[in-house]
Amino acid sequence: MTAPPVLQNVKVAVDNCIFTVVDGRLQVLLIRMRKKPFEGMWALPGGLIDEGESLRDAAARILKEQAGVSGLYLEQLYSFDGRKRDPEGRVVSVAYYSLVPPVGLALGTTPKYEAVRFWDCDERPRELAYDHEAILGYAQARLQAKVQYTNVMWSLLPPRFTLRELQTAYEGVLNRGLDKRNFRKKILSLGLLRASGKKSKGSRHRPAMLYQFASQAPTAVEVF
Amino acid sequence: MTAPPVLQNVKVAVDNCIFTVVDGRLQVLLIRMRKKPFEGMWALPGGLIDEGESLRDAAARILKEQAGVSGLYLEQLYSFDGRKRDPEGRVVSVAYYSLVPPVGLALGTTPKYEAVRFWDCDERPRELAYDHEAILGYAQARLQAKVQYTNVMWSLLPPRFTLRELQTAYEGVLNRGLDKRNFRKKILSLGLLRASGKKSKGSRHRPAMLYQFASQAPTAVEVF
DNA sequence: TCAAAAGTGTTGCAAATACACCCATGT
DNA sequence: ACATGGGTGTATTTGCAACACTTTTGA
Repeated sequence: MTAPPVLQNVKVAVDNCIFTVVDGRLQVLLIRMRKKPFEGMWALPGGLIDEGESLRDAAARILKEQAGVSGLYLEQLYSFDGRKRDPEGRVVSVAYYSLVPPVGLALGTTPKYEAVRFWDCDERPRELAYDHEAILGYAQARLQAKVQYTNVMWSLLPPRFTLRELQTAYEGVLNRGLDKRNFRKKILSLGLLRASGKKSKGSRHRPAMLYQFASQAPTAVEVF
Repeated sequence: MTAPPVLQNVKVAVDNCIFTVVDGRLQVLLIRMRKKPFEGMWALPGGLIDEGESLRDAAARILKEQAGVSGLYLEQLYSFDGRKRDPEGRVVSVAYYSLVPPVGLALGTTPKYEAVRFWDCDERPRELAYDHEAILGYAQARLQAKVQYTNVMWSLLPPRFTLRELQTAYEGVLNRGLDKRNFRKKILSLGLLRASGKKSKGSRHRPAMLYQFASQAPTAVEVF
């Protein structure tokens, strides 16, 4: 707060870890870069913030552009300044993560990137561009912690789902198995779910009750 | 990651919430501003990052300048971009918080600020400069959460202390009373404390055992 | 009738809570 | 002797973890 230099020569970027869960496997959206320094490498979608755009707006824009959805769960993660991608000046990267359900997505087909797809977090390319390895690791740790004391898991699921699907999603994020009966007891005791009709299509076994969330608002509850 | 504009006109600042605990009251270091837009108002110490200085380095520098200590607990909190203090360009502020023991401090006497002092968090000025109200609230919430599942409380205390002092510090941060016997049981069962001699000076009652931490390294443990 | 997942309760253990009295010291 | 905080143990409650069988449907 002393007299600031007129030119600080710093740029601010936002990177977004977009997660979903398919069949109990945690997936993250990666893009394949076209431009020179990291050509052909996979990376998190991101970019410099626009003039007059807030950090959160920038993260939401990236989410919209790449996954075709908006209004979903979006949380700031951490700010990293390790990367020196730009020879003339440093870049501070503010990382966000988003949670989207595995349906209703329209993956961005912008010419900006060579490819866009979800990767299973356990099978993704080992090396990512910039410091995105670190960012993604951080995001996974945060998500893992967060599903255990909030209801953010809601955001990873479609509007209606079976208890088994919900449990499988938890198992995928937490990377460990859960006891079926204890899980049901716990989840139902929270009183955040509402039942509806039954499911039949495409199962050659007993149909399961479909549930939906009573409220979409983020709530801090001890799930585990 | 499209062709970036050459000039983004963004500045990056770091603000630091420096906490300590005195007599079981959580205190935060505030400075009184000399410069025009917020002249006379109290604020968190902070400033633009220097050329070639990492975010963390900047936070450590502020801590050193204002409290005269280094090497203590320092953690990044959140990045805020609400403030429009600079007419020609926005400022992204990366907030940190630091924990320091209530002794051995040398409050910064730089001519930069009109005054520097610790304020009891419950009695500090209601209005702070910029969006520092929000930052400080966020920091207090994070600290409160963090003392419950890590050993960061260590950083708020002098090298040697009584169990009562430790308990009082927890009570100050958590803003609630704790049962003496349960507290001692719990803390001692973690095996992170080591005893030493006794304390006598300045007490007209039975002296208490002085303890010290077996390790300074941050550890994730369930304290409460 | 078989395969495949849905659904459902009880028990044991560990951790958290609530709670009251004697002890050592300085004045 | 008294005032002040230091120090200690037990009983109860609560939440978590382990565990197996019957039910419903489609093929």
